[in-house]
Amino acid sequence: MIDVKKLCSEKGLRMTEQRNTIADVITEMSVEGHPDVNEIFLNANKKDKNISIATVYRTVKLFEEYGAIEKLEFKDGRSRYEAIEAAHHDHLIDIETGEIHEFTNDEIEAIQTRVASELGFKLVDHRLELYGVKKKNKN
Amino acid sequence: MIDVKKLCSEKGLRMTEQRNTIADVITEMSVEGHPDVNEIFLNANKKDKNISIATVYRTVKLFEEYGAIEKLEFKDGRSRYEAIEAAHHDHLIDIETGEIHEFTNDEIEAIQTRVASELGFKLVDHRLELYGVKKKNKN
DNA sequence: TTACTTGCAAATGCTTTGCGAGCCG
DNA sequence: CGGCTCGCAAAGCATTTGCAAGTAA
Repeated sequence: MIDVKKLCSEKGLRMTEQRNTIADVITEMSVEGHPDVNEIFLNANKKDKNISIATVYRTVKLFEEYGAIEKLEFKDGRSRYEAIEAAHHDHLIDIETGEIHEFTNDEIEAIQTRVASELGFKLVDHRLELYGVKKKNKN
Repeated sequence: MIDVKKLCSEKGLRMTEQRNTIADVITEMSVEGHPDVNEIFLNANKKDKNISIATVYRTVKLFEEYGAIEKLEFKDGRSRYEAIEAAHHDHLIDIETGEIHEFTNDEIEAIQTRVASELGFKLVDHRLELYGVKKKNKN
């Protein structure tokens, strides 16, 4: 997983006190989950009482533009973010618990590129989310 | 493509004047595109000046619950809807023009089910969107 | 210094909801 | 009649923005 703070400052983004704090928070939280803006704000604010939620919104947008974090928008409405990881992955959401699982599948990636190409497009981005419920029995 | 009005009344949804109008509008607009709530409202309101946007919101939610239309949420923020079609399909969005193309790919569908299963889940729903730009040159 | 940042509060934009009136069965 | 619907305006929520004061380089 990428160090958000490091990557952004390397790319020349002016790193203020608040941005450093928010970057750290996102890097930490990404280990375990996929925090939404409010959760990032709560944790950042715990470390620095002067961080406002407006700054969090402005900062995550910047980090995303700098390619340090990725924005996720599942069916729950809120925007979530995660630090960019080495390998791309997609998500499976447990619709009963909200739990988010990550997975990678090269086959799907390849087919997507092919499908886009067949339609006359160059694939720039994609979004794949699976929604499921835990299987009760074996098989 | 499904006749929204017909399907809903068959399933026992009380079809009022407004719901009939909104159903017709969605059925018509689905032929060509993927209208958002405001576009549906504009067209419905043209046919019946008394239809309010609140009713459109309440009605599309109902139609969706009744399985007559599907809600799409692309990166532009707004919710879009389309009448359910016989075969499931996914979408490719031209990020330069906003144009929306439909495609089907059974391979991807199958892999999704398999991936979910391998993670211990029964696939209930999914979302796949490709974002691309038109290819300039051949190949 | 000097342009970039920030906190605050106000403003957005989309969507939902309370309420009293109206409609359908 | 009695519950479901509707239009309207107000309320909600997540997100964005104007502005004056503060800050990094």
